[in-house]
Amino acid sequence: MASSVFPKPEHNHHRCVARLVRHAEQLCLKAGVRLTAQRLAVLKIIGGSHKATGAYDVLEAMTRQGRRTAPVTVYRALDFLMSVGLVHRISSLNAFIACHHPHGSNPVQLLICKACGAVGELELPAVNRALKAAAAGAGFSVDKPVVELTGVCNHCCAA
Amino acid sequence: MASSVFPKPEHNHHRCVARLVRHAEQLCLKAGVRLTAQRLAVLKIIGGSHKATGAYDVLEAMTRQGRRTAPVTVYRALDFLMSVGLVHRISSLNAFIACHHPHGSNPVQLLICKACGAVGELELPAVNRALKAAAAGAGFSVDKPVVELTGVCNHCCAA
DNA sequence: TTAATAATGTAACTTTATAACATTACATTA
DNA sequence: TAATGTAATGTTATAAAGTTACATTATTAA
Repeated sequence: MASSVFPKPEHNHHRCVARLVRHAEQLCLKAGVRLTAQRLAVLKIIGGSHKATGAYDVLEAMTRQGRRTAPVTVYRALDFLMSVGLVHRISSLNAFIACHHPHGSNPVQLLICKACGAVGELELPAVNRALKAAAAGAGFSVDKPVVELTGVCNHCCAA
Repeated sequence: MASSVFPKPEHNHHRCVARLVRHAEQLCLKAGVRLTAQRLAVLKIIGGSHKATGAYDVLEAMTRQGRRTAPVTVYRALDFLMSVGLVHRISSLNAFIACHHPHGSNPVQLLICKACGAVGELELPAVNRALKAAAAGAGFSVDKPVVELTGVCNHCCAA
């Protein structure tokens, strides 16, 4: 029921990114939206790390790759990637993380290890339902739930 | 079980703030920490609105009151107020809201109306437990959960 | 009183995000 | 295929949010 993913340190990023890109291409094709070179570059940069990536980190990486861009360009790409669900914003870090799993439009819960910085996702329909119901009880209609759990992952807990 | 509060538009802010201040004084006395004039001023400003208040909004208000201060002063007061649970940070808005209800150290869930900007709180122990348990299942130990629900309150929904 | 600690002052600066407007690329259909 | 409309990007400047470093002033406790 509850799909759960927390990245292991030994994770192979190359494969991960390749899978992510394939997924992105298919998804954008289906949705009839354009996965431009710019957007793909941003996605790869974010997807290349299992840690939260700031917009200006992306900017730097773009520059290192020879793509000279302005902040607004990065933010536009990020907005696009978020709109199609390929990237999640991490509000509590002012940063971003690639979504390696197709959640459709289901809200996810992020796990943020404060020791190693790795970010994982959960998809807990029961929690979403409970939140929605509780809010409804307070006369509130939920549009976009943000659930971000800061803590320590098991790899770091041991150390 | 689930305490629920969403502010009504007709809410009397004066009374609210007075109550908040009394609560704050008692709480700080008990905790043996100092509720200085500066901190109180910030608390009153934030408590005087049921909408999220940005740090620089606080700054402006302080200036209007004749208290000339620097950003860092405001952030220090905010850090203090958060540490004693009198103020919540709203990550998804980069802003703050006063906590009008004693939650102890229990995590709360924020309701943010995107129409009127009002912010309410829930305290849902069951949700907290569920999140904690699900995270544990993914080998993750939760330290600080952030739950922020953006949507529309019933006052705005009607309109 | 005098040290120790806590709080505030001051100035400069970094990081994050957006606004406003010009230009280019892409797709459509006349 | 030239004209047109929409989507994407470029460019510059600026706004908004948050922090660092170090000096000074209150408060507390010995």
